Amino acid sequence: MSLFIYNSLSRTKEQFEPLHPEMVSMYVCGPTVYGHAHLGHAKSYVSFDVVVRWLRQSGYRVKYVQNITDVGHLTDDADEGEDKISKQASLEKTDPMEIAQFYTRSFYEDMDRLGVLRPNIAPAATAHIPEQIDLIERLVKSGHAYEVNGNVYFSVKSFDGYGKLSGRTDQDALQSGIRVGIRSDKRESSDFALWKKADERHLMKWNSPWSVGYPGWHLECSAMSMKYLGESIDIHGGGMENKFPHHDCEIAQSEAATGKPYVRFWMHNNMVTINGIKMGKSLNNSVNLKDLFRETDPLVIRFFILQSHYRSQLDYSETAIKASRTGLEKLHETQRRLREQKDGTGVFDCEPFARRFTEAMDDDFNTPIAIAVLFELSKAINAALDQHNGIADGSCKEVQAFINQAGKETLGIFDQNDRDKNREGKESTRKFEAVMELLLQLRAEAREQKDFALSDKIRDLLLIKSGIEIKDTKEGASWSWKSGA
RNA sequence: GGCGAUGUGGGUGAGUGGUCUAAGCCAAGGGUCUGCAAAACUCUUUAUCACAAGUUCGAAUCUUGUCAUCGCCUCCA
Repeated sequence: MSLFIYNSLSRTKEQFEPLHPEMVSMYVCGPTVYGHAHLGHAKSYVSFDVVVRWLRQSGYRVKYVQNITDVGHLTDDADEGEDKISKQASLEKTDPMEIAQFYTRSFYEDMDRLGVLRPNIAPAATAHIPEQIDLIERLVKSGHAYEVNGNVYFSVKSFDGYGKLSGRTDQDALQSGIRVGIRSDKRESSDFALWKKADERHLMKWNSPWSVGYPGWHLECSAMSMKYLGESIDIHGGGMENKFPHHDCEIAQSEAATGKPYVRFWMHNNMVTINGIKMGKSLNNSVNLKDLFRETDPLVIRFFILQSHYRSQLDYSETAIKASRTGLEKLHETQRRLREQKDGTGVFDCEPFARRFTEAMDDDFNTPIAIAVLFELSKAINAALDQHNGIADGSCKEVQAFINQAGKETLGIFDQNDRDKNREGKESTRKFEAVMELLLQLRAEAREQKDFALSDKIRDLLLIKSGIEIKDTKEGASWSWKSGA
């Protein structure tokens, strides 16, 4: 059994082997923290979360680094434009650090709710200015970068193979399409900034050998990736839109500095669209996660994301979310039945399902197939439970173990109940369950006396007023939250 | 204009040479179960895979062309 990953660099699926046995180094481009996270962030980080989880379950130790960009990305690259974080700071009448901290916390809140595991290391760009300066110095010394008026640029011509990731290798053709900034000090218009001199109004700036300024926008990932993971890493992930120029620039500056391959496997996840059009902050059509969570269980969002492949576009609509919610409930229902089932004698073999699940995950993290396997498993379990002889305890434990591993540990779509209980506190949950049990008992008595008016009243009012659904099964009545609430 | 990708049933979404008379989910309809529901199970309905040509014994799957859509080429997950 071996894992295959689609490598954006070679544009093929390649068998994955880490550089160092048992130990995977992985870096994923983190968010620029100047606003709340949206559905696009969710897709990206949920996807890579599953990658990390699966690698770990495959027996690897994964060192997962995901940066926080709290400086440097400008609204424009023609030596103009504003730092977006500074811009937001002036909008909110505060300083950049507060903006960065505020939205960093907001980001993690949202990711936690989506069940995204925290990275092992989450370095902030502003905390690694010396490392970035060091990297620039290496590039200047080796002749790959040059300084003009306090600005330092990377010379694209000095690096063979620039643009190999995106396929944009013909720089002359490229340049004809680029607006050449009149005030730019660049030798070639496709050269990119490593260090920029700050003007007086600029809020975030640091001393450097060249000027008081700030680092260019591709530099932090290279510097921090090298610091924490080494000069060659196994996996680098990010959004499709970052292939060019961001990742091509990263490759150029890193490999020019070290002479070693920077990244072995490049992974790019696709975009979220709304009505077929990309969701983006700058397009003002992004779906804010905090807003979304008000109406939709974060786990439904996670499930919705994983129902399509990470390299496919995901089109958002309320109908699609609703369909996902119904589907996920179905899986949760089976899980519940399994938990509550009385001992039977039937044997259930979940090995074929487990094998197919693993095959799907090993094939470039094919979560839609993996989920389809869970649905088929669910159907088979339900059918078995409907039989008179049920499922024997031993078999049941095995199935539960698999479901726990696949649904909870790998995909992270099965732990909602536990999380809710933790959040509410054990004491109140226990009391609530006792009350529900009493209600069910009263209703059972009413039914025994054929007082259906009363029993239906209990059932209907619970559903309408509290979103609690009662179901009469062979094993007696049970209740569950009707989600959507 | 350049680079990259996609086009599969009512919706969604897998499938990259034969097991595809195309998975799974949602939606629709019939049945079993039930006091009635719900849930579950079961059956059924809607696809020859954008279009055209080609390669092959054989293609949704490879090649070429056409059309359409999307992303990148300014920050963006």
